[in-house]
Amino acid sequence: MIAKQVLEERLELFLRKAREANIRVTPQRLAIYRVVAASEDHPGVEEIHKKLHRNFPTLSLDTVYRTLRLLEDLGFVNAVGPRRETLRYDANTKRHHHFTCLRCGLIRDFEDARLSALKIPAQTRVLGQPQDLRVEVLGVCNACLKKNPKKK
Amino acid sequence: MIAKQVLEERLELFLRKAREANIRVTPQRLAIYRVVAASEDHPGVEEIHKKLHRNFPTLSLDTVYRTLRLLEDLGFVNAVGPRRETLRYDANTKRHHHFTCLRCGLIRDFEDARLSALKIPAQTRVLGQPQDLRVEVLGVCNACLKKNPKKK
DNA sequence: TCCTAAATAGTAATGATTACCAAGTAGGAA
DNA sequence: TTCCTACTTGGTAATCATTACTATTTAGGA
Repeated sequence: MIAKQVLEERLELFLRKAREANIRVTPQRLAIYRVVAASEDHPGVEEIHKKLHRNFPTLSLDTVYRTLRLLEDLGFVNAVGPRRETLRYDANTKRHHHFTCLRCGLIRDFEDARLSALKIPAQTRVLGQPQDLRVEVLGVCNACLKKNPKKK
Repeated sequence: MIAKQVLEERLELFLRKAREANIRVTPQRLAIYRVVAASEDHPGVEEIHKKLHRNFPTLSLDTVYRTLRLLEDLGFVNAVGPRRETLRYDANTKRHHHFTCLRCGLIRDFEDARLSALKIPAQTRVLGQPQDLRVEVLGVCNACLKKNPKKK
């Protein structure tokens, strides 16, 4: 679980920035952001929808999709994860890195000072205007290793 | 374009490895691999299918999908690209990195000795068994900058 | 040349994502 | 507090990428 204080900081920032951007703060938007912001394993759309069903029985999938796209445009979340997987979202917008399980798609954050200090290589300017650099480690998570340790 | 010699090396390796793996070398498979291996911009399924239509008028989309999955399983290609995009494939299995355009999805390779020398951080072992480390630079490509230089 | 398991073509099915529109609501104005 | 309006939502239909299915074809060895 995310530390309570971090979660509250994120929610506070969200409220402030949303007002600045003239975005209405609806209960749905707040709830959806809260789920992403409170999660450590980068939930997908379906999972978010299910998790909110108790409190919002009528919440539509479309709203979840729309809201996540909105949050992404505003910079509150990032879509992450490997190809061949459904969309997953990450509310940690600080510089960090992802460990992704090749079998089950689990994504966990990790920190590494050396990776975070990496500069965008100058030769990418030949290709265009670089904006961000991401590092991703692929592997097999502990749960999957336990289920079936054999390689491949 | 990829250097002719590199392309031939890749095709040769493919033929050899396919025999070793007891995989039939059909004209379709060879042609599909050739398109990916000869391309610099990491084509998608639709693009590959279209490109082969002249020589294989009856080639089915399903065959393209199936073949690419097979090639991926055998380690000849990797699925690459950002979330929110359709599948794209890369036949360069040497250590290298990607520049991805946030607007049009274009993906180009680039080399960087410092990035290629990166070791997988030890702390990821807590999360599972890491196998690979990928670096991706996100930005806007030259063509998109030309079309519309304004940011965002 | 023949045989058989493996591969393909064509199309249907699936599953994720997006579009649409009538109904509801946040948030400012009176 | 009440009202008003533009913005949001819910529910569902439509779309699009990907995968499954099956009859037919073919690669590659005997």
